[in-house]
Amino acid sequence: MRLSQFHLATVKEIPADAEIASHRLMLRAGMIRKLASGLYTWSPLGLRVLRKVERIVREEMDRAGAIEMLMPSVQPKELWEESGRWEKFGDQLLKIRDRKEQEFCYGPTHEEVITDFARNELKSYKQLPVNFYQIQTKFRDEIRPRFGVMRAREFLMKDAYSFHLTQESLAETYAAMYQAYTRIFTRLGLQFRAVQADTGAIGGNASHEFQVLADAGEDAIAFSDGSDYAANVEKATSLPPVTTRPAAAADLQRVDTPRVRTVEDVCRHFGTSPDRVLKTLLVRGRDGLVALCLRGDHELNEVKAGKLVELPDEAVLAPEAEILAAVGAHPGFVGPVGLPDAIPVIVDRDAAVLADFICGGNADDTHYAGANWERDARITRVEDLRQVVEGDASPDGKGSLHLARGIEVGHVFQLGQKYAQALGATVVDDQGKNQVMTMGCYGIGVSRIVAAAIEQRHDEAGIVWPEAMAPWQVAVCVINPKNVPAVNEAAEALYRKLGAQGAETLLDDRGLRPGAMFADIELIGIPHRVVVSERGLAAGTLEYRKRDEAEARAITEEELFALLG
RNA sequence: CGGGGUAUAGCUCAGUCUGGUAGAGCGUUGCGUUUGGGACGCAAAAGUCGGGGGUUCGAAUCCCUCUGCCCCGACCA
Repeated sequence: MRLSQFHLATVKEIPADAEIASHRLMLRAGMIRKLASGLYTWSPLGLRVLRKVERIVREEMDRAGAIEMLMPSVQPKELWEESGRWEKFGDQLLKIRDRKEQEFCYGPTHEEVITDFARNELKSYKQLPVNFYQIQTKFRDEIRPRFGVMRAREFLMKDAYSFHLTQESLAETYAAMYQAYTRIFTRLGLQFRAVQADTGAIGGNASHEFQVLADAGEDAIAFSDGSDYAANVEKATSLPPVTTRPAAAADLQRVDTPRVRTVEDVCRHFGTSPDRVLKTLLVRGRDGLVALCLRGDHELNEVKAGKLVELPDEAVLAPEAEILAAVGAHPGFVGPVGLPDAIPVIVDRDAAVLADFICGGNADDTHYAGANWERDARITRVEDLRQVVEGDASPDGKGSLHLARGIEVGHVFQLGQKYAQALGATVVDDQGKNQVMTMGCYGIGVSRIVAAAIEQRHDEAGIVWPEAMAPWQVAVCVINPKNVPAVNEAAEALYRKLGAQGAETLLDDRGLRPGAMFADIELIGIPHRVVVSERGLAAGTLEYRKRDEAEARAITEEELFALLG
């Protein structure tokens, strides 16, 4: 491509509110332009990168035996009512009406459509297993779109759905998809981790997220330094404490603690540390309030709490008025000692081995010191309730856990029969009986990958593309072509040769001053840069610089071809 | 949905408090000089000051209202 014939649209100034590197650089490089909140136009440059990602995803999906198709982005309300998600999906679902006042939504995902397709197309177990995929635009009306295409409302996604007669068959395809995803992200040149993920209300235990490691990531993940254990912090567990509860040494003592509400306050007042303090949270249960007790230095994991039988699907902190009515104290002064019998006391494993601890007094401005389980406070049950912290023992007993930030770019999920059941998607098995199909679903955020890659690979000058994602592999920069015909001719010749070698080449024939030209080429992250100049022509060499190397060096044309492989 | 901010030239922003001829930088156009790290000079084009209403002799500026966008929170691939 001759740059003079392309629409390169780099800019010097971008809005002050572009916060993260990928958003800033995509705007500066002119890869995207915002149309409205959460909606972006992909410029020719941006699209080249997006297509690179798409191609690799497509190749690996095909290799893994998936079959490409394309479903409508607009979907009828009826289908979503069948699955029960017209209401359940909430305001994230963009609902629209046609001229006949028929209701539709712009698809945020395609389980309903594919399951409808499957129930019409798949009749026999002999057609299974089968794995359909598409690469398509989705829309989710995010509460707060931000970070450019990282969390846009409209985005490009690869979604695949597999259909099976048995769980074993599903497990096989799931494993194949897991492998395919690993290949995709490896080929893209990204640092990533496959982490165990929470499966939410749907159940089942097979779900992995593929997380690109980056500080700007919106997800927190935990991984072991002694094994391949890795999990989203929502799901991450650790070994239970090795210590058993020490015997009570102190007497229970009621202490006046005016305005001492937070764990921090308590520590200051008693001159102790948070790991000696018991934190009691009251949440709404299925049947009245439930007390959740944690060590003061630990945080509640709401996903784990939501799975307790005492709770509805989610853990919701009780409002102040309810707490006051049930306990007679404001939040901050609640504790397990003397709590009404109707309130179950679920204690985190680490909190359960505390002895002589401090906890709320169930009356405003009082705490107990020297409190002990069993003697002073009952335990309904001990559970794993907390968020893992740096240094926790890995649950497989190998190594300890570390925390990192990640950007979720892929998700594989054993769906089970939820949608097939709801929509009545069945096939006849070898006994002639109707069987509800078992499904898996597998998503990749194609547009998000572009942002994630930049997040991971950039420097002061701009983007540093992995080879596989770069819009062009090599840029030929020409110094002063208009006044020095020999330089111009040499550059043209090199450009043709590179093209003949199969290298994707960008010829910067704009005739800009060198500084402006180099700045652009670095900003848009071309992996290899070659400069053709009068100086180099005289020496019979080319000046070569790799994007991620600090210095340029003189090389011959043969060396250049060898470098580009 | 709650709290806060913001809307002025193609872009990034001053000007609003204290009402009185619409500003800068970048970009764009023309001419000339320049050509190894975002060049320089001269000239030029470019704005219903987000929309509507009000106060006033006079509103970008004050008041009311609507809308968009951004930030924080709840939520989330």
